[in-house]
Amino acid sequence: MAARGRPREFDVDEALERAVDVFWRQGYEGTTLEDLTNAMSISRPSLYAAFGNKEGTFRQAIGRYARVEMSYIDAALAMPTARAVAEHYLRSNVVSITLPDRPRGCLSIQGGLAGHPADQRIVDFLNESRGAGEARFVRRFQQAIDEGDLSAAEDPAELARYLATVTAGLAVQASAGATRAELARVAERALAAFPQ
Amino acid sequence: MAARGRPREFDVDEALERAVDVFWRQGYEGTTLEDLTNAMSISRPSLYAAFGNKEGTFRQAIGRYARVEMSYIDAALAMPTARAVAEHYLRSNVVSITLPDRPRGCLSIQGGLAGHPADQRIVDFLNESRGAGEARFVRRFQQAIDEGDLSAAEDPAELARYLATVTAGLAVQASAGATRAELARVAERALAAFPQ
DNA sequence: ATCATTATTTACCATACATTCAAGAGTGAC
DNA sequence: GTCACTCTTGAATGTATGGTAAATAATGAT
Repeated sequence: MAARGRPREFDVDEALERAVDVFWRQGYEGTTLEDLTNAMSISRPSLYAAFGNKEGTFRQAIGRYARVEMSYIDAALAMPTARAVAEHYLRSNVVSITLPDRPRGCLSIQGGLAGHPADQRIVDFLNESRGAGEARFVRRFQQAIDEGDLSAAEDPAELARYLATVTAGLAVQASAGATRAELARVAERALAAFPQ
Repeated sequence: MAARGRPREFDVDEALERAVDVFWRQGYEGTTLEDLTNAMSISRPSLYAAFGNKEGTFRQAIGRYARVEMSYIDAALAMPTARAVAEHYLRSNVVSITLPDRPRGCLSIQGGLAGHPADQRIVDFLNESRGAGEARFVRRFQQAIDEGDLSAAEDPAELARYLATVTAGLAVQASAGATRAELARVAERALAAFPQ
């Protein structure tokens, strides 16, 4: 609690926000320490003291991204029906990956789908992060079945995987330049294959 | 035509096949010259003489990948109806991205969705390549409308974008470890939202 | 005031990277 | 057999990379 020693001159969370931006635009392997320290306006030793190393900075950036940029997932999961969950998820995903003043697409996908064997832990970490997100939808759809809101003939895991597949595809399209309006139409079509 | 000078000791196309494999697994930025020359069993100067440089090797690898690994697209486009085109495309895509003895996913996606500014040309190149593939489907669906096979109320560009979105998402899922059976079910669900 | 503690600054380090040079070796033309 | 030509081998080049050491500066505790 007591703040001993010289106080930090920068705000850790604000610096992390800059890191998110760089990793989002350039991916893990495409980002150098110099890119990071320039964007964060801190020195290399400050970065190492605050975040450990490049990998630590990335992991914390992913954490902030999930907390801030993907908070719409919490709202989606709180919807009263499985159908409403899916609608809210896809529609807010489209908005999130096409925000005017931010990088296009999704950090957890452009962060690194593949990489050098030395960076395999990063790829694994991103895969696990996305898997954890998908698992939340599995549980939510199981709950919907338990509540009688969703037919017991449906497979919660398949529905969650379907939505995760669509959002991943939407992120790829967004990063390649597809517009919000175009992706919104794709999302509505994808919803046509979702129960009810 | 005349083969003057010392003959090349390796087969260019076979070497390119090895390069495809490495780029597929590791992406453009995650692949070093050493990774390439090891996999291709040639020396650095041999690679430069045959392919120009790392970027040239990648572009030619993408060319080979499109020609060999994505030939099922030609077959899909040759199907007699728009519906059959979509079915063939998604189903063979699932097979292609989950082949047992090959990297999982799709080279044109894991090759590099994002990257260092110095590698932006690679990212652009991949985006354009995927866009060119998508454009073939736009033309095919327009043809289907012209032939009366597909309702004129449908937008060929939207249908093509929908399929491209799904295949991109499937590739992400495959690279993260989803099984062929799981992805086949996702593909069938996605087809439920395609006309007819 | 002194000290322990933590940040910052500046410079450095070892390695890895893409690319190329220089010398030698295998081929066809004459 | 010599020459022009092209490939291979092995080494080197310059730079960029992630990470760190040492010295200095700012705070709280005593």
